[in-house]
Amino acid sequence: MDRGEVIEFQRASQLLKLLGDKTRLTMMKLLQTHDCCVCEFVAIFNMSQPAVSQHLRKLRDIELVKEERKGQWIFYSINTEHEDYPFIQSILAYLPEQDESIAALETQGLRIICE
Amino acid sequence: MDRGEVIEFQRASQLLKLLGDKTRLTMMKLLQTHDCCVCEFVAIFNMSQPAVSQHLRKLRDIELVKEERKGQWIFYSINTEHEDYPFIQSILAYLPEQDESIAALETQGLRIICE
DNA sequence: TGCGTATATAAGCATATAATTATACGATGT
DNA sequence: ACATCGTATAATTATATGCTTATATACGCA
Repeated sequence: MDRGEVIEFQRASQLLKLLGDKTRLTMMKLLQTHDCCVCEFVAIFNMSQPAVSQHLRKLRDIELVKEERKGQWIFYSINTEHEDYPFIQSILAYLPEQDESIAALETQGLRIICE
Repeated sequence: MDRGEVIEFQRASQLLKLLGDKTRLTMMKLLQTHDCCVCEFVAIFNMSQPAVSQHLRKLRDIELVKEERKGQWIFYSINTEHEDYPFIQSILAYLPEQDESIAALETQGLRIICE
């Protein structure tokens, strides 16, 4: 591990604690392949909108994700510029793909596409 | 990522939550290079013995570490046979070495050696 | 302007977590 | 057998976390 890629324990444990929640971990894996808006997460996790927003806020607070408004929706995406993104990426690499979640959204007509 | 190395979200978030504590994360990194007994951890973390024992119990409960009694001491070591050890290892690889902690123990005459 | 939709935030509550203190247990040495 | 050392466990407490409900804000459209 090169010196520049080393993460201090304080920082690493903070990141791991955030990822140590099934909902947030799944969000991150999903975002790695698909930008999503809040209402999509609500459908995917079958969870209340405020609960989803609060998870996203935590990820946003440490800048693991970015938000971008597109019309009435706010889309979230992974912040690949994040200093610790390589670390995050190496963790997410161990998780199964979540394409079925997105496919299910499309089947139900809940997928939001903004162009 | 090969199919056999994939970890389910439930399991992964459980592991990450455990590592999402600075003390336990440091313990794991230390154990990767040096087996340690409880009293060494107490000295390193300047933390009460029961607090240390309770962190170790959590790591032991999911079998990330093994314990072995040697005389009056109980030594802990990483369970490299653990199904998810490659995952754990890839996380620990990002953390700085902790040799100074062990060196400090030796300086203070607190390092326990059992042969 | 007013209404509906999407999202964020605040407050309250239940549960989880991590520490402390007190106590129990097991091994060693006298 | 007893005292001491190292460690584990139990009970308690303080704080953190994640959810719910209620409310506020921002946008799009008639």
